Amino acid sequence: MTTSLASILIADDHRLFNDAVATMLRPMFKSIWQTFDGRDLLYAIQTHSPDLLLLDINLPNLNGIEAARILRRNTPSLKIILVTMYNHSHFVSEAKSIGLEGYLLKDSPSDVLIDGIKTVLSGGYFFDPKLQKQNNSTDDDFVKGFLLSRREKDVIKGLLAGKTSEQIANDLSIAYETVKSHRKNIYLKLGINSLVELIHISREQGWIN
Amino acid sequence: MTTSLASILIADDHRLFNDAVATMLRPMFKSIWQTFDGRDLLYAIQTHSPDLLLLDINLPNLNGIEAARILRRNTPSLKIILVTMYNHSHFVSEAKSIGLEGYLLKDSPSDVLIDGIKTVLSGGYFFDPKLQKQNNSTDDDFVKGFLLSRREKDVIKGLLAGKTSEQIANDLSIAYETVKSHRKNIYLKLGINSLVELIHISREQGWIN
DNA sequence: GTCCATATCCCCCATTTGGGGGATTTTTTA
DNA sequence: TAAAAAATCCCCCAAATGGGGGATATGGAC
Repeated sequence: MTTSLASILIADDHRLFNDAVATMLRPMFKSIWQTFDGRDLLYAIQTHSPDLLLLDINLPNLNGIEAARILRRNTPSLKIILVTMYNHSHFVSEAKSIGLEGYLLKDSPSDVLIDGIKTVLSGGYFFDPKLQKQNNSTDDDFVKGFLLSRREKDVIKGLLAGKTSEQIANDLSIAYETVKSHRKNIYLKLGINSLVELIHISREQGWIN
Repeated sequence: MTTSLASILIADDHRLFNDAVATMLRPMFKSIWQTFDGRDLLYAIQTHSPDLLLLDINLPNLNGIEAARILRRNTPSLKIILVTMYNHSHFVSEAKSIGLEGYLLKDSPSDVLIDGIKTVLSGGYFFDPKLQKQNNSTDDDFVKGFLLSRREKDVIKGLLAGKTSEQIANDLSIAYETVKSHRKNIYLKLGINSLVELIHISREQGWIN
């Protein structure tokens, strides 16, 4: 496909960023659409059937990674580039394991974005040149350590909201001891031993804003 | 001044955002310059003497707020709009107390940015319509509440580093009970009652990255 | 010279955390 | 289908937190 005939959907909740990128790309491609929310994203994909999706990780209502997983299942022909400020091997690995076509850092210049889009539209893969180099062994450990389960994420969410284990137990309608178990497993997986560290990691990971 | 004859400097370390906004604004103004670093910013202002600065808070090497303070002293004619993702009354108050011309949220649409720029260039002030409404009394309380003493800041620093009250006591060579006192006073002043809240506030305040 | 904030220290006590053992059932995946 | 992972719950215990009540000394503000 001639890349200039391609259509692109931008999913990013920072409107200003979204608008600015849209304005920048518009002269170069057939159509540019925008969405600002994880749930809307899925509808927008159905409605517009874009060739390529620029997907942020921090999306309200539905996380970018989760969204990518769903889209990869439902719309395998759609090409997806994650666009995020997080240069973190965990996200990169996730992107690769889901089979996404690209991963781009928000602190790269716009030509890198445009290169990436063109590469992906031509059937290639594009992973940001700035991404951390890493050896596979430590990477595996790292990824393994960060494979948090759904419930563990629920618990983290509660903890980050300042809730105690007991409050979280109530919220999730499970026993206090269960929350403690999840909590122990989370700390084990992340290699930490206090709530402060969890919060720091969470912010680095972009799990919270 | 006719706004289309104005020159603008964009200071934001997210290159992609910076580039995209630059591309978007370029057709509308005389010159658009870009900088990606807090220290470079000060030189760029000298070199280009822009009419207006779009300033992010999260800048490497020199915090946006600090930069604004310096620039307001050295280059009072320069108009400054803070552009940030943080909708936090503390930052807004800071912006107002420094006497900045505007405060804009990154999740506002691009027309809001353009409106804001035009308003400020015409001599006005522009504070994002989405900013939290707050009455002055609570705002005063808020600011007053943030008058933390030297020792309280020391304790916060330790807490944010993941230390326990006891470790902090050792570090500062004071009694454990003293640290607890400071801690109680900090929580009282900030109107919080848990470490998680302290960390959240601290990050919003930019006390930590 | 009095007041107030700061900094230091003390006691008490309930709640919460963090870490060590488990066990069982359900779900996912290879 | 068999193995692995996830989700549920239980016990114990030391350490730390959060909140309540103090006291005393110092130094600046008014």
